[in-house]
Amino acid sequence: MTLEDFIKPNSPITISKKTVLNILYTQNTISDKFNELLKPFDLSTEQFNVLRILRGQKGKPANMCVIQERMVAKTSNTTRLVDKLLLKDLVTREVCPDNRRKIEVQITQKGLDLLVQLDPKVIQHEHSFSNNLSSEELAQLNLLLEKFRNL
Amino acid sequence: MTLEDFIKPNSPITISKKTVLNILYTQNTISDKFNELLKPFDLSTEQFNVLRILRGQKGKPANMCVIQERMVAKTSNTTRLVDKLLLKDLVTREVCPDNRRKIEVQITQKGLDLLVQLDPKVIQHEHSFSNNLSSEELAQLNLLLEKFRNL
DNA sequence: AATGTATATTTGTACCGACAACAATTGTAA
DNA sequence: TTACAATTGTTGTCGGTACAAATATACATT
Repeated sequence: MTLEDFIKPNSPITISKKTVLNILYTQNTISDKFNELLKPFDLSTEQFNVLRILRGQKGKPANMCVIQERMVAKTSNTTRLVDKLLLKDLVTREVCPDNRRKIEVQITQKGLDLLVQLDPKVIQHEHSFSNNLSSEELAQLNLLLEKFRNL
Repeated sequence: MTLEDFIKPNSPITISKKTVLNILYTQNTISDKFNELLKPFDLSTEQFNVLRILRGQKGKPANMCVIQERMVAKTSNTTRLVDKLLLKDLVTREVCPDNRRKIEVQITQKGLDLLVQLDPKVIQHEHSFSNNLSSEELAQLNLLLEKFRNL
């Protein structure tokens, strides 16, 4: 199923609309493939993101709000995401002794091991798309996307 | 919050990863703005998509599976989407007399009126992004995205 | 007619995202 | 010290996505 299938053949589509649809559709393709990649590991994309944020802390625990800030999608319920990870023993959760409002979340060895398994697959996922373009084209694509967002 | 905030300053990010993140982030920006646009009208993006598909039928009713096919995101439960639209009197739903397995969904006048109100806002939304680029750049962006997806 | 198979849709469950209300803790200032 | 405000996190609700199982109808074959 290609983008053209969503564009009615006889309706005069503007280049603006086409571009928006193209970006939406490309993101869709990326996400679908990524979900497939994660499926055997019983992880959702967001759970994976949390794990990677925690690994990035290099041993230092992360509060809930730190995790929230680092997520690409603004998610209000980090609590429930961490809940799921806790059930799988991929993270630990403890009340911060200095400030009992805060919660300290840390990745476990099991979580780290899981990420090590996933690392090469994630890289491969990214490369599978980028391989189609030269590095000049990739640079150009990034530039155009940033301009599109009015950065 | 820009893309660069999600990329750790000291970690050597590959151009592949950056491009994927850039597309994800751009789609996010587009969707956020679009949801804002729809919010005063009490419509979700998916509900809006269904309405537009139905309008595209030009009076001809659409079955559930026709609606499903036309949605960008593969959604398994058109039923519940149509349920929501029905509650707002934006569509009608009837069993197809020729084939009683099928359901005929049609947009109501109220639904059409709502879309008429939204049309200029949707166009404005698309233009707000495209205005930042020349038509050559837009064409190039589309080309690169299609190449990225390996079309 | 009875059976099996394909088609079309619905329903249940689990998860995620947005939003709002709530609760606990801490900080501050009269 | 007490009262109030700010911070941090949890919970409830709703809309949506993904997947699988269930249901209903139509069609084909015997």
